[in-house]
Order: sequence, then structure tokens, then C-alpha cells
Amino acid sequence: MPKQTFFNLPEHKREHVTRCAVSEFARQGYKQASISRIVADAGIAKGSFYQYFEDKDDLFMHIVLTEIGSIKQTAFEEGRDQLAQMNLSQFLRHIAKAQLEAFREQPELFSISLDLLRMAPSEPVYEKLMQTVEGAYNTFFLPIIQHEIDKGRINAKVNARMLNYMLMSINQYQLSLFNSGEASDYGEEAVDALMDDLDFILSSGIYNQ
Amino acid sequence: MPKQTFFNLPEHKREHVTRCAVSEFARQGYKQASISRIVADAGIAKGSFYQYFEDKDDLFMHIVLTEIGSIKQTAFEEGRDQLAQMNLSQFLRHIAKAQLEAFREQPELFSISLDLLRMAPSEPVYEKLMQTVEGAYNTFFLPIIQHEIDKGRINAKVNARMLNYMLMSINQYQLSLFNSGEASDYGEEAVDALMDDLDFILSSGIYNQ
Amino acid sequence: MPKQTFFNLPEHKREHVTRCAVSEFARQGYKQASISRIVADAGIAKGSFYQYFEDKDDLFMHIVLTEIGSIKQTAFEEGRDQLAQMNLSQFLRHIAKAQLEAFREQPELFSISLDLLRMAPSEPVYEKLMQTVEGAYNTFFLPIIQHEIDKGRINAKVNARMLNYMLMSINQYQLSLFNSGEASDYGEEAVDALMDDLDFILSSGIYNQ
Amino acid sequence: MPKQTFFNLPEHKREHVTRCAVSEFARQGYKQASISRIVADAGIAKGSFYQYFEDKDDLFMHIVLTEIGSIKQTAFEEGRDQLAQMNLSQFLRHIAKAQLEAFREQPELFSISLDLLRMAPSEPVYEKLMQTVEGAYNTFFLPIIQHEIDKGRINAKVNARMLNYMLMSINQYQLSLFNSGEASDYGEEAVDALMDDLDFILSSGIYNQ
DNA sequence: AATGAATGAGAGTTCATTCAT
DNA sequence: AATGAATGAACTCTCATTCAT
Repeated sequence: MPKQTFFNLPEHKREHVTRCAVSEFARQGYKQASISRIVADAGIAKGSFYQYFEDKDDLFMHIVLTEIGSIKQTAFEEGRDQLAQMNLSQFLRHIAKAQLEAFREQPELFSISLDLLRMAPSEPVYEKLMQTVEGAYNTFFLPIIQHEIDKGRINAKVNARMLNYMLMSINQYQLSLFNSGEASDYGEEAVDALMDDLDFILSSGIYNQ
Repeated sequence: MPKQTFFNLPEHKREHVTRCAVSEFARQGYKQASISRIVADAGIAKGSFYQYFEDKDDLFMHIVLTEIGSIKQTAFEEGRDQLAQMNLSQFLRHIAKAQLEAFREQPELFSISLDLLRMAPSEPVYEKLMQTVEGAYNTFFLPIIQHEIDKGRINAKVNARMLNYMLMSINQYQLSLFNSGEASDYGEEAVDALMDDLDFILSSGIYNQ
Repeated sequence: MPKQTFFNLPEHKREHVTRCAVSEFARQGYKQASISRIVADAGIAKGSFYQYFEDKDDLFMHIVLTEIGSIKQTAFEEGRDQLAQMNLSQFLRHIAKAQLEAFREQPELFSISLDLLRMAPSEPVYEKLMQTVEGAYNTFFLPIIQHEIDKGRINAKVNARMLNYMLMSINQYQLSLFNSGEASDYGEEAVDALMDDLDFILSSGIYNQ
Repeated sequence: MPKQTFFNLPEHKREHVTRCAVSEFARQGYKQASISRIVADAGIAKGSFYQYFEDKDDLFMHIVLTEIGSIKQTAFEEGRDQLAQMNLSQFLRHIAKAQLEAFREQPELFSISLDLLRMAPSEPVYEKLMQTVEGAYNTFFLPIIQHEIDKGRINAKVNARMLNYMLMSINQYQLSLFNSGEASDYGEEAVDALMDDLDFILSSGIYNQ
């Protein structure tokens, strides 16, 4: 956990440091992320960094637990409220778009999620995370899927974890499109088209007949 | 391309070195993989490594092109031959199981595939790979999907690239199960169960009714 | 250019590091000079070195431009002031002795000059140097020679570049005497004798009659 | 000394190996010269090299003693024969041109000479050389100068070693012109012009009056 | 609390030399 | 005698972390 010093910081500075760190972890992945670049970016001294955080792992865990955790919280709570008023197809599209909205605002957090997904379980930071919160960051869609199953809207035969993986892969796919250089072109319509495609598969499966 | 020296090696040694390298790249990802660890693992001298390969990139590209390339080749060709004699559901299960067979033999190669998927396009080794083979390693299922669409068995409305991503995510999912420590328990039945689940989604979509 | 960190150092430490580097470059030449030896000599950590300088080239260029440049500056300016009050023979002796004085203080800088003279023009560091200062370090005596020709004191038929090479070779000769192990014996008288010899050749040529 | 194996080689092969080595030492200097490049150039196996020579030093010493020694021998003997029939000016020009002829045929040997001139006396190979032949390779012109002094044609007041250094510096100067990219233009006339310039200085000194 | 210089282990890579075939 | 794979020390450079100010 970050040291008290970090929480004593004026909020805008705390935010700024966090943002720079998120950006670095997203671009480089956990291990290759460089503290030097983060402090240079943030315009703080190296020593200060170590007065805010125990070490690299401390910073990383803070981001994963706080930032990613909060997005999930938001998406889930928002989602739950609106679930009542839509049919399933609409809702999945809605939440997907909300996701994409968040993704456009903070695509970096998704990068970090995906990095986590690939992490060797033997990686010390991974083990530490696991002790703190069981697998929560790679189950982004899981609570919602479960909720839909409970309500009988998603077929109970569906393997929820598998579906979660699939939906996360769509984020990755989107990220790859987004990063293909056509980023500026990647507007509302592209998102809609993609969601149509997703909707199609999830509604009908892939086969003819 | 590896140097002649490498190809002159007795096969078991060549295999051994390759295996150690694959294992390191799979565990650590391209950038964090350490030549020092590879040679320590393989029990060869650092200097020997550089008699075999130009540099780290050379080794990595060799693995991606040769090892991963060959798996794809095998799976695809084998698959194509058998496509005629099965219905689609059977076939997808078959090819998935063939995949899983290969995956159980060399789960590391999938890790490497996934690492490639996340690689920054500006990464020099990525650019070199792209010049050699256009995007082939992250489109594992694409040719088969396309083939099925052409034959009219997969609905033409299906976004092939998206489906490819989804199927790759299943590999990742499988990898995560496999690596959860229950690896020894992960037998034929688990594979079947998983494929049933996949089949279900791909056949019916996920919704009730 | 060295990083700000280097210039922030207490002067005695900055001097010490520079001295160790000069000594290494002089003894080994640019390419064979070893950063490891320099930091071991200077008693600093490897990492510290790279907080001071971008890389080996950065250090080398700094030495060439600053250390050698300043000697030339001093010798030349001092020389120009005194040119008016002496005949040519006296002046050349004077400037030669001034040179030799500097040479006794920092014989290593001459070694580095001579290394530069032999450097392949394709050597990257050589090209960088050339972009920064056009050929200045291997034309030590050229401006003064030119000045004397302009004033009509050196015969206009003299090939100035050739003479510059000759005078530089005298430095080299002196260096070789200096380094022959008799260094401690190499006093004022030896310098005078050598300058007499030089003066003789430059005054009369070498032939009888 | 090279091993017997080397002398048992057919002459053309022995010559070829020597030539490749000379070329490498000239281009790179003693320390940076690479045995790998030499054997690659010469088209022989690494192991063969070490059956011909004890080590790198052995090869280098062989070249210095044999190749450079023979040139000096030739130039000196040839020179002595012709000294009787010319005046001094003519002779020095002649021998200079003979030198330059040799230089155009084997400029590499001069590079090696100059490398030796710069070598740290503490360099092991330098010490070994010194034990074998006292300073012979950096006194190219010395015997001839001495001979001329003895005959009374060069003024006895001339410091012979200094003059030797000067004349060697002219070789270096020539080498630098030769290597300036105008190598193909560097014909008989350029040599003559340069020798005129040299002759002028040596005849009259550099001063007006 | 803030600073930034100091640290040293470890990265990829090169190369003279050895040795089994 | 000839081969070329094997070796390991040394190279330049990076980075998370510490510590004196």
C-alpha cells in the first residue's frame, strides 16, 4: 500500500503521478515499465517516488486495485441499474458501449488488464495481488454475466468464465484496431459496427441455420 | 536466420536449446526474456549462443516462424483434409482438440503467440517479423474460418477477425486453466467439457430463446 | 554533451573523473578505452558514469572539445599576444616551450590528439566530432603558421599543412622521449636542447652549405 | 615466431594469409584487429590459424619483423647504392619517391608502422618486440640520415632522430591525403608537388631570409 | 517532505583462444 | 594438418533502489 505521504499529497498531484504511472504500465507492461520514465514524466524526484510508494510493486498493485477496481465498480453498478429497462441484446450493447467509452477515455487500463492476464503466476507481484484480491481483475465481465444468468436472460448452460474471456478478447481486438494507426478514425460508427458483429455472434452463434 | 552452426548441431542439442529458449520466451515474454538464463538453462556457453544465432531477435524470429509456423501448418492441413467428412460442429471440435493436443505438448508456444498479440507495432522485432510474414502468427484460425464461410457453413455475417480473436482467447483461457496448478488433472474430459461449452456458445449464442 | 549531473559535481570530483578518463583514452586510444577501467580508476560506480555522460562517445567528445580545445585556445591566444615583441625564432621557441609546458602537465592530451589523427573518418565518433568542430583538433599549429605567413615571417612557399604535421610529430617525438622511462630526468634543459635542434632545422634546413 | 606448420604452407597460401592479416592490422590497429575477420578473409579455419601462429601477438610480430623489416632493408640498400650518383637534394627526393612508391603498393605497412609509434610501452606485444629488435621499426629513415651525416651531406648539427620523426610524419600526412577520398587522383604529380614542398623546407628552412 | 547522485547486478554482445573430431 | 564449435572474460549500457543532504 502507498505510504501515508502519498495520500497527504494535494489531489491534483496525486492524480498526476497516478496518471503517468498508468500510462507507463500500459505502454510497457509491468516488468518493462521504468520508474525513471515515470518520475521524469511526472516531474518529481526519484527519491520522492520512494517516499510515496514502497517500491514498483506497491505502485502497480495500487493501480490495479484502485483504478481498475473502480472502473469495474462503476460499470457494474451502472449496469445493474439499467438492466431492468432493456432487453438483453440492448443491454449488452449498452454495457459494451459504456465499456468502450471508458476504453476511449482510459484505454491504458485495459492494456494493464491484459498484461495481468498474461502474467506468470510465479511472478512475485502476481502472487501478492492474488493474496489481496482473488482473481478479480481478470474477471471484468464475470459479475454481470452471472447476474444475467441468475435473471434467466443468459442461458445457464453458458460457461461464464469462458464468456468473460471472450468479451475481454473483444476489448483486446478493439484495442488493436484502435492502435492500428486509424485511431482518429475510430469513431462512434466503428464502435457500433463492431458491437453489431459481436451482437450477431452472441445472439445466433456463428453457423448457418 | 540462425547461422549454419546451429543447423549443424546434433538434433537433440538443437532441440534442447530451442526448447529452453521457447520456455524462457513463454515465461517472460520477448523483451524480458534473458539470453543469460537461456544459456544457463541449456547448459551452453554465452559465446556458443552467438555462434548459433545473430542475436536475440534472430532466435525469437526463428522460434516464431519455425515452431509456431509449423504447428499452424499441421493443424490447418490436417484440418482441411477432414473438413469434408464432418459436420461443422464436429469439425470445430476436432480442430479445437487437435489444437489442444498441440497445446498440451507445447503450451509455451501459445504464450508466445499471445505475447506477439500484445507487442507494440513499433517494436523492431515486430517490424522485422511483419516484413517476413504478414501477420500470420496472430491469425491462427483465420484461414479456416474463411474457408468455412466460403463453403457456406459459417454465416457470412460473422466477422471473421473477431471470431479469430475469440477462439484465440479460448486458448488463453485454456492456458490459464492449465497453468492454475491443476495441470496434471487437465485430462481429456476437461478438454471435452470445455469444447462442449464452446460449441454451445458458437451454436446457439448465449441467450435464452 | 555531459549531463547536468556532471556539472553539478564538486569540482575536485569532476576533475578527478575527467583525469581518469583522459588517462585511459591516452593509454588505450578511443576504441580500446574501457569504461569499466575508468570507473574503477575513478572509484565511482558504473551507474554513476551514466548519470554523468550519455555514453562513451559523449565522454570522449567532451574531453576532445573541452580539454584539448582549451589548451589550444590558451596556447594560441597567449602566443598571438607575444608575437609582436619577438623575432620569429624566439617566438617559435616560446610557443613551443609553452606547448611543452602544457605537455608536461598533461602529456595524455597529446596522445589523444594523435589518436584522433589516425582515426578512420568513418568512425561514428569522428563524424560526430567533425559536425561539431571542423577538423580543429588535428590542426593545432595551423592558425599560427598561417598568421606568420600572412605577416611575411614564414616564407609563403611553405606548405602550411605539412609544417603543421611536422610540428605535431615533434610533440610525438617529445612524448616518446618523455615516456621512455627517463620522464623524471626530462627537465628544462632537455626541452631547450630539443628546441634548439628544431630551431636549427627550421632556420637552415638540414643540408650543409 | 610462427610455427613450422606455417612455413610448410605452399607459398601462395602463406602470402595470402599474411596479406589478409596486414590488411586487418592496418585498418584496425593492433588491438582492435580481429582474428575472426582475418580467418574469414583468408578463407581458413580458426583452428588452422592457431596451428600456424602461437597467438595474435605472434602473428603481429611476424608481420612487423618480416614485412616492415624487408621494406626498410630494400629501401635502405637500394638507397645506399644510388647515393653516390646524386646530390643530396636529388637523392632525398629519390628515396622519398621510392618510399612513396612502396607506400602506394603497400600503404598498409605504413599504417602499421604508425600504429606502433603510438603503442603504449607497457603493451605486452610492444615489450616483446623491443626485446627482439631494439626500436627498429620506428626508425625507418634513421640509418640513411646517419649515413648522410657521416658523408657530410647533412649537417652534423641536425638531430637525426628528430628528423626521422619529421620524415615519418610526412608519410602520415601523405597517408591522410591518400585516404581523404581523393585516393584515385593521387598520382605522380601530387607526389612530386609534395616532395617539392618537403624539399623546400629541408633546403631552406621555413623563414624568409 | 523533497531531492538527485550513488549504487551494482544484470542485460546483450564480442572475441581470442582451446579442443575434440 | 584442418576444422569449426565451445568457451568465458570483458565489453557498453540500464535500472530499481538507497541515502546523504
